[in-house]
Amino acid sequence: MVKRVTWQREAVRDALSTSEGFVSAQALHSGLRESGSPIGLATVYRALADLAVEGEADSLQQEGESLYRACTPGTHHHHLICRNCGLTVEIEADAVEAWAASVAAQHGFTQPSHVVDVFGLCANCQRA
Amino acid sequence: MVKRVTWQREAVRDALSTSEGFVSAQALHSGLRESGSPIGLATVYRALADLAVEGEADSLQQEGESLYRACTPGTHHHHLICRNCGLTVEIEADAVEAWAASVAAQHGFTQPSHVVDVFGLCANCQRA
DNA sequence: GGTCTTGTTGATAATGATTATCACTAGCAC
DNA sequence: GTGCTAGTGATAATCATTATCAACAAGACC
Repeated sequence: MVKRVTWQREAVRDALSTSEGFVSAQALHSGLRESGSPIGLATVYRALADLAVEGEADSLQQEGESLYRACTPGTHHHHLICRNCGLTVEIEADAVEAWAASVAAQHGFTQPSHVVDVFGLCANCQRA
Repeated sequence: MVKRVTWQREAVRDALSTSEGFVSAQALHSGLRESGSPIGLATVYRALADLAVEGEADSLQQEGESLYRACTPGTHHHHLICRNCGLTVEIEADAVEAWAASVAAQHGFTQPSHVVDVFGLCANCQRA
């Protein structure tokens, strides 16, 4: 199973990296459609899932749907997300990593992983 | 809109507090049904949503479904969850609270909230 | 360029969790 | 006990996501 390069995957990757914050697959698809691309919905879902697996995109669950965002590959980081406009800032948190690992160990848990996201209202949205 | 006390809500609350870890609404419903209760699925969903709002239950999203768990009301805490059996330990993390608040402030975000969950394999599941 | 192999696409159907509907039931204040 | 109305539950509706599968096209090879 050799991966092929298709314009569809590139289009999804581009659309993702153009977006300011987290976007849903549906939103990304209609955005692409509006800008003239005839890409299919199923393909957008597949491309996003692939990007997430390959570490080129981060994802999170909100209100029963998955949101995606381009991320800087190879680095472990978390997010500070505006709950109004979706604006997202990548944050690093070595202290939190260490804390999570030690808490897991204290209770006899191995293979620790964690979900850490911070939400708030960004400066722009506060004015509105 | 005055709330009423019904045996259905009590049944859901009891079933929740009996459970070791996080459970889905569906699982809780079939559990109740198996133990002889004629409770309806919609009611279980409503009861769980209410408990979550009232702070008597915590919830998290996993693989596209909402999981619930009874929690000690009035205290802010996070969870250490076995990814195999669902066993859950409540953990407090003042350091993480402070960190989240300060990170938000540094980037001009207000009204910070956060999602922090640690997953791992519990001692029992490691042996299996 | 032509051709072949097979990964990829996309319209659509299927799935599965959750929510809305609405007639009926049952708390609870009086 | 009566009346008012919140709560219930069978079921239909919704909505995001995944599976299906025939048609398509990327890349390797000549």
